Amino acid sequence: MDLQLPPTLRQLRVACSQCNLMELCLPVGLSEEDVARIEELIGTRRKLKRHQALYEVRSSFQALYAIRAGSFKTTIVLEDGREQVTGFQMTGELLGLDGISTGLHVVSAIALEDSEVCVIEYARLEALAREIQGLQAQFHKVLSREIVREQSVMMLLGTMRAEERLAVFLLNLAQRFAARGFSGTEFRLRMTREEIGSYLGLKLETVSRTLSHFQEEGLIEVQHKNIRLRDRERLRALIQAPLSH
Amino acid sequence: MDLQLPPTLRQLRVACSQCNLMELCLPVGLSEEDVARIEELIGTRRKLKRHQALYEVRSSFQALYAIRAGSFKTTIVLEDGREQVTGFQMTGELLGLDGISTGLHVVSAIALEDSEVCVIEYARLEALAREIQGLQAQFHKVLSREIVREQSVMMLLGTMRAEERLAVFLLNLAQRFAARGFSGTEFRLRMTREEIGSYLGLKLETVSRTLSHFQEEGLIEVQHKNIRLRDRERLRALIQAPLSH
DNA sequence: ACGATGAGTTGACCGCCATCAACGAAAACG
DNA sequence: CGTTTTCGTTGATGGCGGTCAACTCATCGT
Repeated sequence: MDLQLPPTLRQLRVACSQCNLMELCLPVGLSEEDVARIEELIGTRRKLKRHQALYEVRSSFQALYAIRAGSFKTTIVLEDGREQVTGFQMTGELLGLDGISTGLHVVSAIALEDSEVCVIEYARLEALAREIQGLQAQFHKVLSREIVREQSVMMLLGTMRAEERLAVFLLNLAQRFAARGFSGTEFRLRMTREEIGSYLGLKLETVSRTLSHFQEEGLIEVQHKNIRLRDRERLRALIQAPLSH
Repeated sequence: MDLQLPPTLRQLRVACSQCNLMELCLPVGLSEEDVARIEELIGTRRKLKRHQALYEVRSSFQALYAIRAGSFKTTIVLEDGREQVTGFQMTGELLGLDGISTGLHVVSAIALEDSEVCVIEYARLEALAREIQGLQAQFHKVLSREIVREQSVMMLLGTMRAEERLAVFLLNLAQRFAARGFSGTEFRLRMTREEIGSYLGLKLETVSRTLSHFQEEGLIEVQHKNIRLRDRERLRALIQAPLSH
């Protein structure tokens, strides 16, 4: 998500009615007229309760979903039952991009808390993107950004140690909370240790131990799902030079 | 890449001049007229020698590249120098999608052998995609497919053991060679053990050992960079039930 | 052709994280 | 409100793959 929003963009966000559709509705260079047209895109809204699936693997792809409130995880499963969390999404982020490729979803999207999404019918989006250049450009950027995000996760999973993975994870969450106007220092984890571990390629015990370790080192405070970052700089430094103990 | 090409598509491929632009030039439902227009897209061609960079990290993004001949790796680097291979690309696949997001490339693309690419100026592609619905749809699918591919790599890195990772890697390569009309049973690795290891989150020694292990088990034959698959089924089975030894 | 250099193999040892297990605490349920 | 279940923490132990090292074998350049 873009952090530094020029003033003009803030206006656009307001113009885009009540919807926090940051990623799709905030392209630079859209006229007010275009913004109005984009509102046509938003079809129904959908509310989900905690643990409810927005869509399941193998279900047919019809729409993208912009998260209006709440948060989600996406998970992929192997035939033998092994499951992996491939991402955590929060307000303003898009879900469903995985389905464009084949017309079937390859991941499931599960609400981590009671949430609400805007349904964006994909056929309409494609049609409108053909007419509004700025929308097309922005949509491509969103797709590419997801590719880039996943590449950095590959890097994390391929080369980093447990401590580094957790540090990256916490700093990333903090940044995203801050970008949404929440505290980037104190926040509540929406997911369990097991889900964090699954995302980071670690076991839940390792996640728990590493968080405790961070606390002992004075880097963070942990109280169940509540996290407080106490020393961002050392946390950041840790990514390049793991703690020697 | 799509394997089952309906007859009409074979014609299109021929129509798309000499170019093997499978992913972009083979959308279903393009009229002959549209195909002709797509040819406008192809600007210059570029030849690269082994080890030469098609583009580097942080270089400005201007174009996508369709591989006409040869193969590439894409790599990402951390500040501390750690490097990871994020993908191997071969004939007919697209390079450069990572740059759309920010206008700067976040990976480097390096030729694994002497290679040739078609340069597709991105601005032109976007313009043409606005006019030709089939091209737009196909382009979105290519982007989404890359997202899906990376998700399966995340799964591999997050949950699989060394043996399983290698098995997945070999079977995937075999499938892609086969899809290009080459043997899916006997092929030559274009990359080193170190590059394979980097991609799979393993050290080169582990790659080497595991390949030797496969050979002892009669699953494959290895002679330096030449691989021969001897028992695909057991190789595939191994992914769900690692060898007990 | 021939050294020089990079690539690959194999062995010995070790460390990080998984595994197994027990306990404690919070939250969800009726 | 109390009970059950899920979630989280911590300890003990072990194994997979990393690390260090030595050696062999291609490949490439001059």
